[in-house]
Amino acid sequence: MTDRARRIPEATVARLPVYLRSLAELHDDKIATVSSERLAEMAGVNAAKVRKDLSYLGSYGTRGVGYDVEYLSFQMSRELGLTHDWPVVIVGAGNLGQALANYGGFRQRGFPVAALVDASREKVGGYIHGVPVHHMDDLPELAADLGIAIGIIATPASAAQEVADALAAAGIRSILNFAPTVIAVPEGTSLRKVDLALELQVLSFYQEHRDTEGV
Amino acid sequence: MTDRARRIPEATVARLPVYLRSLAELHDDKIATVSSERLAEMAGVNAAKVRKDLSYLGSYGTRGVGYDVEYLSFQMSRELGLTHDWPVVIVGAGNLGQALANYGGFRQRGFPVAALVDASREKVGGYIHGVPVHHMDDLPELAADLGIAIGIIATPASAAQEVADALAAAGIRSILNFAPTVIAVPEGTSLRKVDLALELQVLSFYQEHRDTEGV
DNA sequence: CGGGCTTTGTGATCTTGTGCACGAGGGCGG
DNA sequence: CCGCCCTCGTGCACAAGATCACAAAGCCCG
Ligand SMILES: NC(=O)c1ccc[n+]([C@@H]2O[C@H](COP(=O)([O-])OP(=O)(O)OC[C@H]3O[C@@H](n4cnc5c(N)ncnc54)[C@H](O)[C@@H]3O)[C@@H](O)[C@H]2O)c1
Ligand SMILES: NC(=O)c1ccc[n+]([C@@H]2O[C@H](COP(=O)([O-])OP(=O)(O)OC[C@H]3O[C@@H](n4cnc5c(N)ncnc54)[C@H](O)[C@@H]3O)[C@@H](O)[C@H]2O)c1
Repeated sequence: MTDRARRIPEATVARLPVYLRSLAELHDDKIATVSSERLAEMAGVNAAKVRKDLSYLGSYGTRGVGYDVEYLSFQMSRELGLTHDWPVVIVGAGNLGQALANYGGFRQRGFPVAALVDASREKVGGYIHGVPVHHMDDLPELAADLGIAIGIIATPASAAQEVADALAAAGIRSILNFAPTVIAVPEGTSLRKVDLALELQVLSFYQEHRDTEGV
Repeated sequence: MTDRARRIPEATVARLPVYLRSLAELHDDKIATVSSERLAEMAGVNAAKVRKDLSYLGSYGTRGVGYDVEYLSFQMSRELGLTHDWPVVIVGAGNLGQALANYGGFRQRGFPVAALVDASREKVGGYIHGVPVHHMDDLPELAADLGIAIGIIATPASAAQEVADALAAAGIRSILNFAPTVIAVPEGTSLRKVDLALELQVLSFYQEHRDTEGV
């Protein structure tokens, strides 16, 4: 119902968290104001891009001065939906799922791990780093009761699509997939993926080409 | 010294591993030939894009028939530099570093973890999942002796830049960064990053906007 | 052996993203 | 209070990427 019809480009959305992190750093250093130039350097991009990106949020800078660190942080957090917590469920209590549950960084950044879920009865029942492990069957109820908005897939690739379907059925519309496979999600569901093997293979490509084609 | 001056676009490079995985699946299913249409479906992209991507590798399809699964796999592996192993060093033997070392998927895909490295004397000396833990100081020697080409940064963000510098100094020109911070690397070094907090914040953005703006 | 069918390979076009350059606007010193 | 200087905000041109559409090419069947 906001009057501004500004749709933020995808590429910009992916950079906002980087700017936000830079702003947090500046805030810790008690720096009140920052120029696009400085912010660009911290975020590893160019200054014009910073200004264009920030302009999508509104006109929050002061010409001749720069951006107020605290105010911009607030506006950015609001835009990113970080003014409240987003409880997360991790599906797959294996090697990776447990490591993620053990990691404190999520809660700290507003993404508390509310539950772990697994298909194996052996894994169900205990706690990992204070997070209860439930059975897959309880997912819909858990999602509703705990207000879970985001699901993380940490199962073998063979189970990933099935898990994605279960998450969707439980009303979860944001999915982060760690399994090295392509999965389909319903229209209106966001999907992001983390694919280590892919990253290494991309590095391999450039390494190989450096080695082969000189330099 | 190859006559074809075809530079493969970055976006294409990042999709090749996905195609390769699809081809491996087809091979396991004893399917000898695949159309761009089918491959596109498996990789979650559109068929024209598949054809254009593959055309950068060469003209390996047969009109009216499709692509030979095995032959295309080979050509793609060759292009990606996957015909031989790339030993990897993980810097930071903490929660994440250990989890990665424990993961068998790397070795299996041609990226054996040759060593773990840490700055803390307490962590140095033992083995994790059969991988020896060395001190940071030994990095240059290790890199040379073990032929390490890829470094993975799994330290706190505050140490990431310093570690990147050390990797560069040790002659490692491919870096995968897990620390949630922007790092600079020398010209001629490839850098990829995995940033979980960023992924979650991007999901948060779209979730928030779905919630706020209807649908 | 020729015609039809299928699927590739690629020019053309549209969309998205990047970077430059500069006018607009605001603070500040004199 | 005026004018200068600094930095934002943005129009524009360019580059990269996605998609479309179709001719070229090879297989297969009759
Ligand atoms: N461990 C790593 O460091 C790492 C790194 C990169 C990628 N990955 C990927 O992450 C995924 C998980 O890896 P992992 O090492 O934790 O594997 P894992 O085998 O240790 O754990 C998988 C867990 O998923 C559970 N599971 C299996 N099928 C399920 C289903 N249908 N529904 C719910 N739970 C199910 C299993 O019971 C098990 O607990 C894999 O796809 C792997 O390729 C892992
Ligand atoms: N654990 C996770 O699931 C997870 C998830 C997302 C991101 N991360 C990121 O990965 C990084 C590592 O996380 P973690 O949980 O393993 O942290 P950790 O504290 O468990 O481990 C960090 C390790 O790095 C070592 N180290 C510190 N400074 C070093 C230096 N200068 N040189 C070499 N080694 C050094 C420490 O001795 C320690 O062993 C962090 O940046 C974290 O934000 C972790």
